[in-house]
Amino acid sequence: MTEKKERILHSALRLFATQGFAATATSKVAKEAGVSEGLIFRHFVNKEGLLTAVMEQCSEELRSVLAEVMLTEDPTEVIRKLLELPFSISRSQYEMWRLSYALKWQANRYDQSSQEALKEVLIGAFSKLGYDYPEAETELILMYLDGAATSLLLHEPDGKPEILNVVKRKYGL
Amino acid sequence: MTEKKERILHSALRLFATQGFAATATSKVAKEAGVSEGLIFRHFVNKEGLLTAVMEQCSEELRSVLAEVMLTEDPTEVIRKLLELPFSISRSQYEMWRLSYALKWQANRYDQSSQEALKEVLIGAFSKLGYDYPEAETELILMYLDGAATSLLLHEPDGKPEILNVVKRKYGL
Amino acid sequence: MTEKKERILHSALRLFATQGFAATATSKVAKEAGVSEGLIFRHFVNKEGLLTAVMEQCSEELRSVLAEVMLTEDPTEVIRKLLELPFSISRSQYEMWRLSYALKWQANRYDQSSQEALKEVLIGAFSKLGYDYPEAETELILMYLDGAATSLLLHEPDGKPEILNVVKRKYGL
Amino acid sequence: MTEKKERILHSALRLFATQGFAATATSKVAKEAGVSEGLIFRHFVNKEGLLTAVMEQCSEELRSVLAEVMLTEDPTEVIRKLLELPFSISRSQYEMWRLSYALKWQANRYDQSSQEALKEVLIGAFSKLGYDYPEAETELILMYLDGAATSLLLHEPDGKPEILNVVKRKYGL
DNA sequence: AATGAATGAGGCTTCATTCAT
DNA sequence: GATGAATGAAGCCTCATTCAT
Repeated sequence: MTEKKERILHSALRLFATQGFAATATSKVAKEAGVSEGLIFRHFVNKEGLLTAVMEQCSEELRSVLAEVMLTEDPTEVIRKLLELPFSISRSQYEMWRLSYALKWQANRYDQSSQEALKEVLIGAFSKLGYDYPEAETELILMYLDGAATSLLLHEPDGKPEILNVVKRKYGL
Repeated sequence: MTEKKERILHSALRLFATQGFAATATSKVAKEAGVSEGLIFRHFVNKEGLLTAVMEQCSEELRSVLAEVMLTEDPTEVIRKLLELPFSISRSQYEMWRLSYALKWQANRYDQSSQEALKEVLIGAFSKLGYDYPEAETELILMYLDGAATSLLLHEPDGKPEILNVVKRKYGL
Repeated sequence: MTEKKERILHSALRLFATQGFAATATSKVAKEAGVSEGLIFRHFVNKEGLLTAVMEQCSEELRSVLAEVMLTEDPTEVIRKLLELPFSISRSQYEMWRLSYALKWQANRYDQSSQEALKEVLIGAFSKLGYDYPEAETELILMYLDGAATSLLLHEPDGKPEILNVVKRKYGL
Repeated sequence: MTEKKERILHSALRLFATQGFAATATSKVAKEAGVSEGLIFRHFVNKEGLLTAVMEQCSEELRSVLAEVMLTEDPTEVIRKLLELPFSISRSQYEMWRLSYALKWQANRYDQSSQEALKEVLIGAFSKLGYDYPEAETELILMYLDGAATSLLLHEPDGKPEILNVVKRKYGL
């Protein structure tokens, strides 16, 4: 991957995440990347192809973030790490999270693939911990994850740590 | 409000909610509403004005939905009604909810006004119920609300009722 | 059909006929027609649609020209009129003939539909006149037609009348 | 001439002949020839230069084909060979004929040079054979040539041999 | 109020051409 | 000689908006 190709990818991620895909002109991506507009199409075929490439990068990063949670043995730790996840989004990860969530709301771009594996792990964890409805608990904690991410990504990137304590206590942590 | 103006508003809501604002051409709105392209501009000045009108309608509807929660006396009931809220989104409300959430992710269109009043009520409710951190509990339940809405609006409009039971139990309901 | 639509059609015919379809920019058509470029697409969907519309006009005009020949009773007259046809292309018909021929040479745009009916008539005429191979004679005279059109359209729009006499004599006219 | 240069020339001939000059991208030529995009410009300066080189090749081949006719002593044989010419276009010559004819219809690319010499020969032949209007007969037979080429190149590469017999008889062959 | 033809700016994309390697 | 990344002008097309009717 050439340096310019990476610059395009990076600018596209930033702009798609903040302005939205449809509202971002390819000329803006090119300008921000310091590159000719034509180069985008040589590397990514079309605007859709650029989005796909950006999404693949996001998915990969997301997978690696979730892997950390999923490879944890102790079920209590799994829950704890997941609850903390949205509060520990780093500056460098901010845009990929934001794009991932923003795209869910754009016409038919919901990508659930990365969640499926996580679900299995969570159901296992809740089962081991003796919860009565492991599936429902899993769905609920994933909802919390979506809500926390939404809230933190949209207003206070620094988060309010007391919330984390409150939710942890609901899981006996 | 003439009938055609209302048809425009209705089509715009539907299309903006499902395709996104930027990705929806005004000509599509006109076609779906069965009116001429020019009429949109006579009634709403420009596309942005149409969006504003649609959002106002949404806000009003949202306010009336939240009012039902906020006017409840019993603090336990307030919590319960709020938890149930995302699970009781009716077909006719679906699009207004979806648009409201989709727009949050679009550049600078977040409208917090309706949440502020709700926050006050929730802090009051958690206080009365003797919770240790009413503010943090309020933030948390609002996160849950965002997460549940996200999840329910994006994939299972019918929801999974067991989740509701599980979360209710966390609040002793 | 509005006046501007007709102006577009007319300019497109002229430019496609002289510069070629692929080599003619839609902006050039618009400029020559004294019209905004966008109007082309409102009326004809895309550049291909514009070509189709132009071709349909040509086909119609061509059909009416050939009809004159085909409705002739006397077989000798049929032959004579056909032989004279390319020598009597008027200034106003020039572009439609030129486009019709030019397009034959462009990727897969040969339209034989108008020739089929003519073939039938010619085979009938040569048969009545007692020619030994009416089909082959028909093919030959159509070849002559293509050749004469090619020659006259490409260099001397005024033609050389002696050629006509020479060919007529080969058919005993 | 290097092998790659020849491959470019060959691909260009094929694509220009079938798709048209304006409609053929240099990148397509490079791809079909299996060379890099830049190489075309090293060898031929620009796209126009590539066309010129292709046309020169065509002209040379055409000249050698016509030379065979023109070097014939017997005037009857000259006529016969010319009449047979379009019916004897070989598969390997097909593209050069097609390009030559297609280009006639493109703005200002008609190359008459090779016809001039042929005209002289034909006038001579018709004169020797005692025809009344050798010049007009020459123009006519050249028209036939254009028509036959048009017809044979555009639809039936195998031709219909009876046509040849019919036309030969018109010249007493 | 309502239509729909018309505009023009700007969007996505292609493509001839250049240039560092 | 050869490559292929890169450019930028131009091409096709879309779309918000205007305006005569």
